[in-house]
Amino acid sequence: MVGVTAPLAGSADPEVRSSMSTRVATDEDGTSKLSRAATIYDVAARAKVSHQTVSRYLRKYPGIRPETRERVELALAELNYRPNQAARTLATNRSLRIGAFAYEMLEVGPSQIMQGASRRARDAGYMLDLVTLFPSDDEATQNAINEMYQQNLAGVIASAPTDRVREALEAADFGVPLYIETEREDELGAEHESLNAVGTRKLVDHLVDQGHTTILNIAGPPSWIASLNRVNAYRRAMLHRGLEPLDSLHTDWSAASGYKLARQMPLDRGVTAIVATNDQVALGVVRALIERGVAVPDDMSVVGFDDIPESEFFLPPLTTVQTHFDMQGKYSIDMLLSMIHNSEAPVREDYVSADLVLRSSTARAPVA
Amino acid sequence: MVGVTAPLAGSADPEVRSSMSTRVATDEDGTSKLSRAATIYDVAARAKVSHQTVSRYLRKYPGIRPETRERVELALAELNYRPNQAARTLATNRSLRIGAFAYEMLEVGPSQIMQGASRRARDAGYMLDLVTLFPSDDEATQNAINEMYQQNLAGVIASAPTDRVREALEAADFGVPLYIETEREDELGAEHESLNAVGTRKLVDHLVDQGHTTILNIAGPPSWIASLNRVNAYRRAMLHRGLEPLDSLHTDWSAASGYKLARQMPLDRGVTAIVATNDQVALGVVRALIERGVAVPDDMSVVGFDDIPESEFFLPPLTTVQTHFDMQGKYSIDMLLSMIHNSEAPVREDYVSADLVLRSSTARAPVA
DNA sequence: CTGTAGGGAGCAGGTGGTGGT
DNA sequence: TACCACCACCTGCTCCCTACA
Repeated sequence: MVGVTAPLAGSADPEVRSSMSTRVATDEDGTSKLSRAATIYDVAARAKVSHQTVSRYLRKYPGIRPETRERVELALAELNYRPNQAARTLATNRSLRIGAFAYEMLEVGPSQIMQGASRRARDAGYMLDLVTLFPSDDEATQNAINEMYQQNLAGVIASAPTDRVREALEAADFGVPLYIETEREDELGAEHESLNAVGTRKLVDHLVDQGHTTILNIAGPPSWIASLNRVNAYRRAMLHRGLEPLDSLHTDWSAASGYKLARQMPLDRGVTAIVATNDQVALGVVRALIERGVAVPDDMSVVGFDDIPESEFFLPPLTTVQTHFDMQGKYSIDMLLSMIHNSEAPVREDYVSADLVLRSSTARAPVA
Repeated sequence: MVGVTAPLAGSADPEVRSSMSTRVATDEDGTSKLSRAATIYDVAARAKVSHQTVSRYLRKYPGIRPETRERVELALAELNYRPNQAARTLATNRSLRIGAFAYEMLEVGPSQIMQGASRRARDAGYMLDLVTLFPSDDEATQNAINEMYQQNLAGVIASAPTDRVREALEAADFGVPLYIETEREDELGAEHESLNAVGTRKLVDHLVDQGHTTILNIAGPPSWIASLNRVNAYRRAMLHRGLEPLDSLHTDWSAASGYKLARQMPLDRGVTAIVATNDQVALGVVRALIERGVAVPDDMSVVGFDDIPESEFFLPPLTTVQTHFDMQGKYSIDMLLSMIHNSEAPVREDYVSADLVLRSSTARAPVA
């Protein structure tokens, strides 16, 4: 949306480009080195105390005499002391950084999840070390796992879009807690429904309540766990209502693929409603239907999934299910933190839900 | 879009949740520690060489006898040695991590930029340390700057959406190269136009060519540099064509704000075309216009900015300008790397452009 | 003996010099 | 003259142990 951009090369004020000029030395190999900052020894010397006392102050030990404390504080401020995290990590074998695997997509979901994760991590005093990948790039995944391993992280979160990625992550052994965000239905207790399942069931129920009986599912990529969950939930929901599920058609999550598919799809099977795997696909499908002279929702009802901010303003406004991407990210971090601190796992229901959002892309089934 | 989610709390297989059980020790304070991995000394002992030789091997020195080299390689593999980056950073005062400031938004642009940056950074052997913030949260910005400072980074990239953020960043002194992605027009040479300006000019020219003379600009937030650039470019482009620019109206970049504004705006000023600050706002505006009985594009032409993947499937498909968010991120990284290595700055034109994408939301001006 | 402070080892690894084969 | 081992010390910080009042 924004297009915040940069000064054109060459026209940039060097002081704006960087602070290299003043504080960054450069090697003969042309690689800049980190600046030489004040250490606790410098601070100690200035405050006329031992480095120990400075360290104690920094780690908030009590037992420092007020006058000593003041001298330390003054020296700290005068030297603009900033602790060196690398040294701290080396000495304590502990760190405040969390690794995160994310997947490159044009859709907003994954990045919203990461925003939520990043925020929650920051609130808990951690930074996120981010690696973005294509799920299909096995080699890059392996390399990234390897690099993460070396980074002295407190833990790692990852979303596993496909079983392949998931297996690679599980086999990885980061040596630290790892939380994989995925939703394998075979791992959920029988009493629990996945979020995808809950949402999909609500959508199908809504359509059936509106009198639809022949409902088509336009799914995401078959290799994606989230997509398969939605497909399975569609089938179960149909059967539960005594209706025959149709074979799902597959897209790549994009509006373009939904459009392309719906342009070609046969229309003579009596389908009166479509459950699209997400809002983008629904958008493409609606566009294709309208081009083919099928009115939405009069001739065909269409529902999406996710409730992206734009869905409310589509024509017609899209009936969908609201997921809370940022809360999913926050949940991942809280889950990981509970592992790191060996405390009780947070309850997922407190974070996420799948609420039906009724808008105008659905209507009662047309009388045949 | 995806909704990749997690097993419900309590029903998760502990082995899936983490690998803590086998490899992570736990303190009495409940904080897990990093695992104790093999060091170069362990490797050296096993290979019956000195730690020196192992170190040389790892840093790819030549001059190691093939048989020695083999012994080292074997020991490395047997012990599953992974270098400790914290120790390496401490010893060399060098690191392979880049800090990145990003801003939390529902729109896709910023996260696309970060994806591009993350990918390019990885290709160059760097990791991204991500911090996401709200631009308006000054305190969080200061805290984040402070934390970044301690992280032994090779450099920092940031987008400065507002002058306020920009000033905070510039004053920060990270001690390492800093590249701020912004586009202050007063810093561009007179011969250079900003990307926002180029795109906006193309849009205005297109509309004027279609016979429109009274063109309204619906802008983003006035504090955002990118938004102001687009406003200024609109004014210049209008004047350049001998037309009177109207006062710009402001949104928050969202479809909802565009909708709300366009629902209330007076329609009696002879406006026949609207330049919206991005595609989302354009979507909201179109929806509001149609609700008010104004046909798009017959009564009113509307253009967006950014060409998000959905725009092609809006009704009507949106005429807009294509920006390349991922390339902007890549450019930021390349720019930063050129600073880190003291090499020549990349040329921005090789990365980004603003190409007009003609679709159906614009038409010739209606005859009055 | 309690409160306060300092000395020194060690975290993993990099780098220099020297000397031996 | 290659190759490599050994010794010593450096990075910044934590932490155990000790010493002094």
